Amino acid sequence: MFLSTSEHTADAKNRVSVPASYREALRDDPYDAIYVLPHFDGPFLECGGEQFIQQYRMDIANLPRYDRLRKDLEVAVLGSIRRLDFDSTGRVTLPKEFIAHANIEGRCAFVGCDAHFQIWNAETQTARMQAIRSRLAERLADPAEAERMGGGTDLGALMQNSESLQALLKGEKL
Amino acid sequence: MFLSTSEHTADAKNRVSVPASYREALRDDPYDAIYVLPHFDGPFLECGGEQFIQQYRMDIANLPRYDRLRKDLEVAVLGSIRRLDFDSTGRVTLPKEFIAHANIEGRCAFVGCDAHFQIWNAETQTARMQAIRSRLAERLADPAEAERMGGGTDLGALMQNSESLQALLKGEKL
DNA sequence: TGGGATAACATGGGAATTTATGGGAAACAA
DNA sequence: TTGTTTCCCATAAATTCCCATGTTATCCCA
Repeated sequence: MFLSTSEHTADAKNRVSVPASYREALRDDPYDAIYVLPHFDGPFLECGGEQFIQQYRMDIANLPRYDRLRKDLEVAVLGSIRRLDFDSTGRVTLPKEFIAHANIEGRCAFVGCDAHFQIWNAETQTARMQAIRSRLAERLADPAEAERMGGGTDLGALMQNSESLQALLKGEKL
Repeated sequence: MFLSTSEHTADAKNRVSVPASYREALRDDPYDAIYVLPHFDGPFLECGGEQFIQQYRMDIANLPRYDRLRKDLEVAVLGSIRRLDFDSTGRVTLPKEFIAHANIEGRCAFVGCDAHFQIWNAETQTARMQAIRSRLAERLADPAEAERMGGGTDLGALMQNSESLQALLKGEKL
């Protein structure tokens, strides 16, 4: 699980340290690497580990084989994603095209989003975070939106399928 | 698994370097080679390794023996595919007909699509990628299309409660 | 609860290796 | 021969590896 936001600097060789807590989350992956997609939805990179890439592969594989959307996705997603291997100190080297796509010069922000994380130009991200947070405050003031998030699913229901949560209930330290 | 797009040059002898990461993906194949099909769907070459050719063979073999589609596919697919062996530096020599079919003169682009990859004229591919990415951004802004891809299946949620799924993913070298 | 010791982390720079690509010689076919 | 194809070697650029260093966070003990 990728959580929290942190800033790092890309050096002259376009290397950036991936936050240690993110690397920890990737510890059991088959490759010591991250998969990175210059997202077509904006100037940022969408990244993650094995789970991230498999999710995309499966979503695409589940579409009919000669479907237009599928073909587009194969090219735009799989054709754009790259696997970036960690060096011995936990850095990855960002390809020039990725740097260009996300407007990264120097500082960049890592934003955790559970199963994936994003990399943004640091200033852009700061502004964006502000905007999102206030937009959200407004939205949740609307009862309909508030119900969409919260939606009746409570912890108890989740726990039925989660061993770790059940252990928590029983008082075990995790 | 073939991922990402990269450009290479075909030299005077029609040799092109296959991206190192693709060669890595083919490492366990019985031949040090790729299978290449001048695709009937456009000016590009569809390529892959053992998995790629076997998929086509099976699709065709599964059709009724005297089926017209089957006979057509046998000719158009199996009759057109060639196996191109790597030289000692990881290049293949493209036959003239393939060069002509895909309009390759000099630069060409390799586009990874998971189990196969495509080779395009570099400029054609650049334009095409642009078009696909913006088309996709628009399409996915439509909730109905977004749902087709993603469709409610959340691998991450599944995996948290399924040891067997996790084991499956970790054991699978892709 | 300080505050020093220790470990972990982020980052810089140079060396070594890999990759992409060009060109020539040897083998082969027409 | 003449034109192709295959193999081998050379080189430049890009990438990866390795070590060094300052900084931050964590631990431990008085």
